[in-house]
Amino acid sequence: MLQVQFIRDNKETVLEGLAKRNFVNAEIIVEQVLTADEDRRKTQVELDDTLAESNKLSKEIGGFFKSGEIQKANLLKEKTSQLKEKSKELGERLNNFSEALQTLLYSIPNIPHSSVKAGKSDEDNENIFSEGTIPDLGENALPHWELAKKFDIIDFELGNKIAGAGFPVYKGKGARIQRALINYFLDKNTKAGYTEVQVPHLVNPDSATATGQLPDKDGQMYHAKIDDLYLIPTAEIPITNMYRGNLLKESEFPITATGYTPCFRREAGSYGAHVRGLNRLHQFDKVEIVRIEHPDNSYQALNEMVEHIKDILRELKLPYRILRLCGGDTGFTAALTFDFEVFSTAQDRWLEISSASNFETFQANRLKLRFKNKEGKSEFAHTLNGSSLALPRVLAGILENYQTEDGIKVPDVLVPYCGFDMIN
RNA sequence: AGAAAGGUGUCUGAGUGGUCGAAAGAGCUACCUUGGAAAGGUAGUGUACUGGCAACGGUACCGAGGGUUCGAAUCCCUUCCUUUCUGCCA
Repeated sequence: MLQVQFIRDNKETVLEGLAKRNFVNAEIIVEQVLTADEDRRKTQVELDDTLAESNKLSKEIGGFFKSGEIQKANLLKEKTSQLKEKSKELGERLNNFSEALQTLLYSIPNIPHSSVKAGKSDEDNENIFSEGTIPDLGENALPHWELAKKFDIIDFELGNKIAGAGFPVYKGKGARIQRALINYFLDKNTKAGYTEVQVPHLVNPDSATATGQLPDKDGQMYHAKIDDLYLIPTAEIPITNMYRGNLLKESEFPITATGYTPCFRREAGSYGAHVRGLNRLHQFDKVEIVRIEHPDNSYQALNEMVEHIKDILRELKLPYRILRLCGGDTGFTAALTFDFEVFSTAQDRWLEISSASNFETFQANRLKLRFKNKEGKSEFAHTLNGSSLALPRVLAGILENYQTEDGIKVPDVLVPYCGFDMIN
């Protein structure tokens, strides 16, 4: 959520930023924000004055009661009852203005970083880096869902029976390689300094609001209504919310954490060839990295995250590229996002396997996550996160790119974790 | 799930209707003391919104939300959480 003060002081910057995102009606909404803000402030001043007077009178009344001047006290009581009505009315108006302002602010996405290009969709994303060799698999290369069936390592029908489409069952070496990937990723992340955490897989509405999933993405999360808890679509929510409401010291930066969780996404309305097999699931596994940073250091931190993810993909020897998302494709809460995509040779397409973002103060504002700066004033911290990595498409990439006539070769770096070097 | 007790500032903890943003201690910060440190001494030390160029003010906040009252940390209601006991259970 943007700060009103920021919108007030940087209206042009905000409008330019929203234009990059193709955000419709930006000018109207920003105008509404400014009006609501002004109304709110005016009302608050009026309310504060009324309450101040009421407080003053109450003290006088107390004095009169003590000294036994009941009549004088009763006279003042009448005044205060008038003030009370007035302040009640003002309070309601203040609430209305505040809520209106809040709703408007919730509807405005983050302002993109200066390096982000304007654009409408993923077609406008910039390819900024690529690495690795695309294997020559010949004509008999199979997509991963056929490989999964051939070697009996992932059973989509079985998951269908138990839960529904998008909930696969991993079997035998399929299950084992999943566990290997999780352990490998976590080891890699902790070696890079991230503290490993295990967090709840369900979160309350406060948490989901603070990281920006609510109210924006309400329909995309599974909701356990009886207890009003949401199944997490990403570990970003519980991990980032560990720091909700904190007032940090500068010396506590940087805060870095990593965690493995399953992720649950309703993905309502998705269908077609692009969602086959592991390409899009309702439940999948992901290892996440999260950082809380000083604003001066957050872009350096984002670079470090990008380098870290590169390193993993190099070790896995998968051909990949990095995209800088354009304004229109950047998520609601992010200022700058790099997507990592692995090339699936058998499907002849790129699969997104990681996304690393800097949210600047957008989440911190909702989280009330601040630090004391050198002047002793509190300031919002910057939050960042990235997948390191999301399992299904990494697995799809491995299955497809590492297939041979004798079976699927296991990437060298995973062999110690798997205990086998071939799926056949 | 049932019963009881409780939720106060960074922490411990006092406070049962007005003078309480809140005692006291600890911690932290600065200074004094010291060759340096410890100990000791002095002072300072919540957050948010808001007015003002500033100096300096105002309002709100004692888990959260309502209510009673001229006035609530203190009384009432609802709700969440914690602890203990009972129940259930990996």
